[in-house]
Amino acid sequence: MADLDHTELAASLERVFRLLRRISPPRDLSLTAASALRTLDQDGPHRLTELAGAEGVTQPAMTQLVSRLERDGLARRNADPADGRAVVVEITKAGRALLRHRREARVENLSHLLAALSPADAAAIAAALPAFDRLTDLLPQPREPHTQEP
Amino acid sequence: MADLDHTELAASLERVFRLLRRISPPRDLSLTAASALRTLDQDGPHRLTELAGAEGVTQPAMTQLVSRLERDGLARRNADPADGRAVVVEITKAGRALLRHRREARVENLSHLLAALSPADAAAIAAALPAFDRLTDLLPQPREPHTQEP
DNA sequence: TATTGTTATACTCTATAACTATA
DNA sequence: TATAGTTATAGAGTATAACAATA
Repeated sequence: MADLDHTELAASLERVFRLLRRISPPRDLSLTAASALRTLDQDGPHRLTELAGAEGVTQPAMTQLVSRLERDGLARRNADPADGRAVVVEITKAGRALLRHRREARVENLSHLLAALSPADAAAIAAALPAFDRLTDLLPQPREPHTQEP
Repeated sequence: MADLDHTELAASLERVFRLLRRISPPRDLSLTAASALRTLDQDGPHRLTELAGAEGVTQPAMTQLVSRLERDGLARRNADPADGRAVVVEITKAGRALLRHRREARVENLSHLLAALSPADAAAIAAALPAFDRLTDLLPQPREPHTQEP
């Protein structure tokens, strides 16, 4: 069995990152917007503060992001009956539809690449996916927000 | 041998992407800035237009990015003796040092996670890395620039 | 007094359009 | 006329600081 060189893995992940940028260019939705929308889709409505924490951005940044999502009809702010200060953010039907379209486009783009990959390589990747998922599950729950990006 | 479900792979890559965002938060350098700097580090000096194409951004965007890199002492513009219109961009020592520090920090962050991963999972990931690299090599050379991000 | 969210301000990063200088 | 690069302008996305409203 091959040994796992951390430096090699880090470099490889970086290349995977560029791969992802290519097969999923942020035409319609920024990465953070898409990620927040996915959180709302999979885990249901969230408070604005929770959402900011989950995505690793500040509260003001999330206020603005949610405002843009709301303006575009992808999410909705609701009052929290239990707490007059709070806001509960919810994904809309249009938001779900957009996520679905993005997923399909990504798979479509990937398929072209995969068709050119050797069966052995495809098998190696398939075998590693569960391990990758467990790796990401090891992530500590989000913490301090980033500084800038892209 | 496991079969490779494209939808599953796309979803998994997306999770890897979040993993990367976590282990490599863009504190000092944006993703595009880091990527451009890496290109200059690995492949040597480039014309501004080449760099824009390689990173998938427009020429004006690269003009500004290079200006910021230059302002921060990470890259340098040189005149092209062979073409009076052209500019050749080069990484500086400080630029290389910054890349090195980022790499080390990323490996450091990854190591903590990997220590908690089972040997079997680590082996599966190690076995898949070459396949991932071949997958990214299949990417067509960059084309139309993205629209926005973060 | 502490928490939730918003507003104000500033900077990065990106795009398109219009421009300058050289080939 | 075409190419390389810059400048002008606009908008997304982010941060910190200051604020309002509710708990």
